[in-house]
Amino acid sequence: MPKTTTWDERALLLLGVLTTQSQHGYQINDFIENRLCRVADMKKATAYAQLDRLHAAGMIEIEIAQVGNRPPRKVYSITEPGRALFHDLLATNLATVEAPAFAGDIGLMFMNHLPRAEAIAALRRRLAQLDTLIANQPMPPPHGGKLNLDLAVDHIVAVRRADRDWLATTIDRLEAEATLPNPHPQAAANPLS
Amino acid sequence: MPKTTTWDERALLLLGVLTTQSQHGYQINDFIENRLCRVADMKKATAYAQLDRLHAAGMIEIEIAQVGNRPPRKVYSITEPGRALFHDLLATNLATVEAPAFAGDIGLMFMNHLPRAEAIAALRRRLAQLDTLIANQPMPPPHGGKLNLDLAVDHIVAVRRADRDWLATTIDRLEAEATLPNPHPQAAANPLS
DNA sequence: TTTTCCATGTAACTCGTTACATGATTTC
DNA sequence: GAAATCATGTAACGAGTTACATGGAAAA
Repeated sequence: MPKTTTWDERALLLLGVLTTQSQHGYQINDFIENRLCRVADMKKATAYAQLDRLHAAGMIEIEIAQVGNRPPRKVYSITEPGRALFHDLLATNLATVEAPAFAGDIGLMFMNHLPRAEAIAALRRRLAQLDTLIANQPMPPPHGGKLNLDLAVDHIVAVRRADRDWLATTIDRLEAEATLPNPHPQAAANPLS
Repeated sequence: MPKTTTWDERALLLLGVLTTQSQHGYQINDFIENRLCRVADMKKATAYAQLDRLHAAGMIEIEIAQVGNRPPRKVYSITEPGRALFHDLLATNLATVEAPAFAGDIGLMFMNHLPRAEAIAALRRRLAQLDTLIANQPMPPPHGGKLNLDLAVDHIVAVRRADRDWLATTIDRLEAEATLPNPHPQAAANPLS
């Protein structure tokens, strides 16, 4: 055993795609970019690298297929160990809560460094974006086989909607506070300790 | 113009911390790890690298301070251009919707590849975790200065709660389906595929 | 005929993390 | 005296993205 690779959601994604059907690289990337783009995001080069790793670990097999004069295809198939790994990764993924990404919350922490009106205006733009995203959320094309895209999309929509509601409520609250005489006691210069 | 660096939330985070008060590296990392850990996550080495980049770009100044025989401190202060950058990054961050991380949704897509009971059991474990996280969500220690940690934490809690509710509802629905005669057409063993 | 699609990949770049290295001071 | 804390950083590693390179086939 030369190396112990730690598998993550990308491995789960690829194994899942290959569990449904053996495919070659272009097909896999196409599928992820077009069908799964709302749930998963993986670039071509990343997929190739992951596929290599999975192959090196014996989780998938590669078979060369030539069609006419076209460039040869590498058809990837999941192996028996690969199915076992997929099963484990899937069960773990379902049972695990992901750590929340901080991206959007950093700004909230420092919101008081902006004039109230400006901050609220910015948050309004965020709200508008969220509304747009929620409004034209096209249900993805019909899913084939056992793929349950709807569930994932439904989850994303639910969370986004909660995000939206929180934002709307918060903006209202901030605006109400803005009209009060002394919104924040610590507005005066106050070194942090 | 030698290079155009693209600033992200990490730059925003560090500039925000330094806007509040000039600090040296250890203080900054300590602050992020202890006070902001629930909202932001940045490792020591990453912070040092970012601070170097910000310094190279003239966004922060470095001043050496010696205290007794201790190792010299590098005290970082935000500059005028740094404040301008902070302002822009902050406004943009507040006005922008972050792309959702896919981590937890990959599994949902492939859920049907697991026996229903097993999948539901896994989701129950996720639910239990979420409940725990929501239950002992200690309000962070009193925030000093203009830092508005509460708002960010409140947001995280709101989203988590929505996540939890969605999960609970979904589990119920899946269980209801499981007791029906023919929950999914392709559930039966199919010799052809 | 030119563009787009099919189909493969790789090199360079950047970034974040882990683990290590160093040494003084304070606390138990 | 030992352990934790203060305070600095760097080297190695792994991983993801961008951009590039190649060429046949189908479509406009």
